[in-house]
Amino acid sequence: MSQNATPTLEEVARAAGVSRATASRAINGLPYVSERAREQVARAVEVLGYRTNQVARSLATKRTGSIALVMSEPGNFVLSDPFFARVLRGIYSGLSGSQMQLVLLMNNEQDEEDGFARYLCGGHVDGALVVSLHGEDPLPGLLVDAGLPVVLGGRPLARVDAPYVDVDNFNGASSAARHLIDIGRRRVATIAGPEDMSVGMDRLSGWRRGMAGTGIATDAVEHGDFTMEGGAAAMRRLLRNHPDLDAVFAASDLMAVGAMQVLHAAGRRIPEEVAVVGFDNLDIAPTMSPPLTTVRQPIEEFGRTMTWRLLAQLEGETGLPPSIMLPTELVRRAST
Amino acid sequence: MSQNATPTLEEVARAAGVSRATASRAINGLPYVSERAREQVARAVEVLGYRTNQVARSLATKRTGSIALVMSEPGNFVLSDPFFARVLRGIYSGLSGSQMQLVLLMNNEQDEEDGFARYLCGGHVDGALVVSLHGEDPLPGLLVDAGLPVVLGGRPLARVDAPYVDVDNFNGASSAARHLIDIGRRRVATIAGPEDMSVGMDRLSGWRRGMAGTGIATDAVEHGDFTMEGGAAAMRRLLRNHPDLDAVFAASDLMAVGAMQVLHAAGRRIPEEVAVVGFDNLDIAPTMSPPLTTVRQPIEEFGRTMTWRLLAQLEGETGLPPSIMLPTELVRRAST
DNA sequence: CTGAAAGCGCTTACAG
DNA sequence: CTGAAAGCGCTTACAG
Repeated sequence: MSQNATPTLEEVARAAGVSRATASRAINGLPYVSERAREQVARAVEVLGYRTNQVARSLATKRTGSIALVMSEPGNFVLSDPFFARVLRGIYSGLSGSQMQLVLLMNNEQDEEDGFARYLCGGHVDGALVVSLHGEDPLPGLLVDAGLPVVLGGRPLARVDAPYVDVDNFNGASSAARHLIDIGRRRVATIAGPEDMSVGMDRLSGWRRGMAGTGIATDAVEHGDFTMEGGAAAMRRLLRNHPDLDAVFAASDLMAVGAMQVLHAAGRRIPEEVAVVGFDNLDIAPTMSPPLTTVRQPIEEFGRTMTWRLLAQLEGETGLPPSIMLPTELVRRAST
Repeated sequence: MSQNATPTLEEVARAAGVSRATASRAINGLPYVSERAREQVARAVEVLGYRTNQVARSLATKRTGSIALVMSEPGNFVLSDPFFARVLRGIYSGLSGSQMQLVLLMNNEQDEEDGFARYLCGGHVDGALVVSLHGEDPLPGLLVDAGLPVVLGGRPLARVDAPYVDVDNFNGASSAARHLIDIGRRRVATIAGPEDMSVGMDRLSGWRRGMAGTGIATDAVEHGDFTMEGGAAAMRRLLRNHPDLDAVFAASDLMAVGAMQVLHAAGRRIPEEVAVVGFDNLDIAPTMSPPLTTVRQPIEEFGRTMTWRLLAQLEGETGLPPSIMLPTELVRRAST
């Protein structure tokens, strides 16, 4: 079985009694192949168990038929985040019917940063989706310089000339803050995201914008890493430093979960004593006790849009927008 | 910048004043290159921003420098399973220092099953790790027939001539059953895994083996899909059909979590009225209330061993074992 | 130590 | 509709 390792086009052609050229045309379903030749080739392919060598084809066509999803995040972190699972679902949905394979690349813990660049720029893929960028990650710049089509998930902090898709974190956070003001809260804290990610910074700016003009202090700010544990730790710090707070806006639902656990443990009633707003609208949000008011962002749509944008670029579409912003919206529940 | 799309070896050679052959040798750090030539080439590479075209190299060398991890499971399922996160960590750890890139392939929901085979057999990777196989999945057979080195994670149900790494599910489950008997339980149920996966079947057989010879009935069996929800649903069926049960062995910790929630809701005290044993020893096991007695399996080691086995094969090592079994061990906690 | 040349397995104008 | 031929960008014996 694995003796005749891999028959080549040459052998198929010979077996079919045609040239390599027409064998190739027949296999790829191109026009200008006689019915007879087409059958002959099909039979030979079947008999020999031929599979086209994608590497050779790639070298000739300069197309691979696959794109990469790069996660600049340790794999095990990503794997436990429900947000990514939904982004991934959106990406697959955007890919459906496109004949493109998606290959996932995740950061190993102590990986030499360069592995990705070598792989991606080495012609293995036609383009890349890059999500969860931290700080001044040089990767997007490297890819762009190498001429690889790239779409970023989230606005990059570094100055790179790559298109990106983002959700409207600023206005979402702003509406969250305003909502807390509207329901009468006067000591509003926030658990912000990481300072080295635009999504963290934009939600913080948005929160500040929402608070602006109300005369209410905006000094109750602690940062978390978007995880439950991070949210819990930040909440503890907030309670210590601002024991009089009556509301908190967490920049992710997971952090809101952690914060609510700490509030419960501290005996603060939600929402009577402390109102809580999250961000994401994960599936768990409505099931929490109390159900979480949060900012909905279209997560699947986010993945789908990135994919669409990259595919469109690969197809040579022109006049594509350099960036796309997806809307967010406050979903009110019992936690406020 | 992305003007000079990609300089070729040819251009580097010319710029360095050497032949393509020595340029190639210099770049790949091969011997028999004069110091002078080596410097010349290094300079040219630097100036032109050369990156070797991996596709072309692959075609010439028949090696790609990457292996695939194939998950025969809808992506979003895998993404929320802590088990896979740890397997992945083990795989990366086994890969460290090997210069191999890992590419992840996950099943899209309604994907045409053939995409994987085309990709994998098309020369994109040097080998593949395949985990979470269901039933008679034809994939391993296709890969083996195509001559692609493959290592399976878990014994395949279908007859394929591929090496695999597995954990000792049988003895682990057996010791769980025996433990329940030893502590005096006389109506022992089990929440088994899927019937189309060897890991599910082996844990069920092991449980039966553990019960054998005790004269105790082994008819209280319900199947789940290894998830919390699946475990909860199975537990409800067990309570309905065997209300007198005094112990339950769940074939995964996640199913044990679901089962315990249902038991709590039904007012059954754990372990006084119903003893519970899980399988996996996930991080959550010791944090549950009560802490879960479970069968520990070396999850990271599982991933690391698969990787080692594949890498060894790629390096041409001979006499490699066709299958490797990793030991399991009962960890007793307060739930029994 | 170095270079000319063949070869990896395909695709694609070009000329019938 | 078909085939001879060039080309994709590398590597690697082979002969200096």
